[in-house]
Amino acid sequence: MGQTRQYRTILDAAIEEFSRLGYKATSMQVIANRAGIPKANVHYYFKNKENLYREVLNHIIEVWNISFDEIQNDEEPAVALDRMIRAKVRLSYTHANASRLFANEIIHGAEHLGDYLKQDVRQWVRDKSRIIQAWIDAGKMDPVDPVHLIFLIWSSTQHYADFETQVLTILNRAEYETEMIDDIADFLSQVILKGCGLQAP
Amino acid sequence: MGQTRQYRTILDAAIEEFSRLGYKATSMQVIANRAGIPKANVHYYFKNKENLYREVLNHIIEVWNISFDEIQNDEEPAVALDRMIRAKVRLSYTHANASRLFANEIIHGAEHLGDYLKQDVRQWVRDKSRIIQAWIDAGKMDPVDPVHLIFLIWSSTQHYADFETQVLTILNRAEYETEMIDDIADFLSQVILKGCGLQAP
DNA sequence: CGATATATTGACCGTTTGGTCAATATATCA
DNA sequence: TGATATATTGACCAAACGGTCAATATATCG
Repeated sequence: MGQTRQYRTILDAAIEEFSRLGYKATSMQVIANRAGIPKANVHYYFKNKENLYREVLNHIIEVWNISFDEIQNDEEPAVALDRMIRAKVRLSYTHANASRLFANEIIHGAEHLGDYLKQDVRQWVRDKSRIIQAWIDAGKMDPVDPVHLIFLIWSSTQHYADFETQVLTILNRAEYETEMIDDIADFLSQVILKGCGLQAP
Repeated sequence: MGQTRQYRTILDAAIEEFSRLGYKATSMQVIANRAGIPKANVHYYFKNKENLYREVLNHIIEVWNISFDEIQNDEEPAVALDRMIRAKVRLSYTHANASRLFANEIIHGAEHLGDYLKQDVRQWVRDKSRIIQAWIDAGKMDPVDPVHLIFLIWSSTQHYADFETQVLTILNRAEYETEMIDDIADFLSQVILKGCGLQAP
């Protein structure tokens, strides 16, 4: 019963719909419609809405974590941070739905994320903070708070996915183009690295 | 019938509730409950949900605009940007609800904001961009894209309001303290200004 | 083939949704 | 006071909600 074709069809439809309006405002009916099957058939694969949403979150977290182990201890900070920023900009572009779904979940208090924030994310931030602090202690970059630096990279990159509507409206564009994505990555890498006393690699 | 005491009670309750879950997931009943009146009484002051939400948005936009005309042409960029960043950090702290409500609205496609983005916000960004570009042309700061710089300031400051749950979880705090807010403002001002080739004022 | 397991489906249930309305309470003012 | 305007309220409606279930269709395999 686990990973059949239909199972994935429903999961994809659910990701699409949940990322639009969040958990509560999304109905099982519109998910079923998008999947092209009757609502009762959705309940054959996922016993209820809560369950489906949780599996959607787990699936996204897996994808997220794969694209996440970016910086290592023995690297030059400028190289590592530049790569981290560019990877995150690209992720916000290729997985904008997932980014918005997460944003939605966290804005609404992250009630469905359970221990993920408290355990996994907090540990990830601690690990990366330690690396950044080591760079600072070695005099390789300015003494900035590593946690706030991570928040800065997260927020500035995610912004282009989560607030896509606002960004495109202000830029007077219909949609993102790869050229713009490169410009964004260049800009953020340039300003943030220099802001930490680093030279672009 | 316009600006009575009850009218404000309902409006405040609506701001509180809409900022939690967004437009669609918020029911008239919970707004009425928070206001401490029967649901039918809400419809006496606001003819329907859409109308109430729009008035909430308008009210927030007014407050927003008041705290928004920050930078002028004849100022030093370091002074002006520093003040702009600090004002925005403070606004995200004192008006976190409004910030989240806006974030919600924009993530969901800004369907209720109508021409506000296309007219007011776009014009505001254009005005400020022109000022920043003038600073660049005068050799007072690095040649960075002014629009992306505005996005960077917006995203990094709003992050602490919109993603409050995540930030507090990772920092292992129960709530923000004024000391933390100052630290955040110091950090962002330091990194962003230096990233643009400016010295802290 | 027939039998058994797996999927699919329309009809249905109780609850909640946004919204209405007539009845009632309260304020206003001659 | 009494009459008129303004507020408040419980009861109610059709539609949409999450979820269930028996009936049916489709695979699977001896």
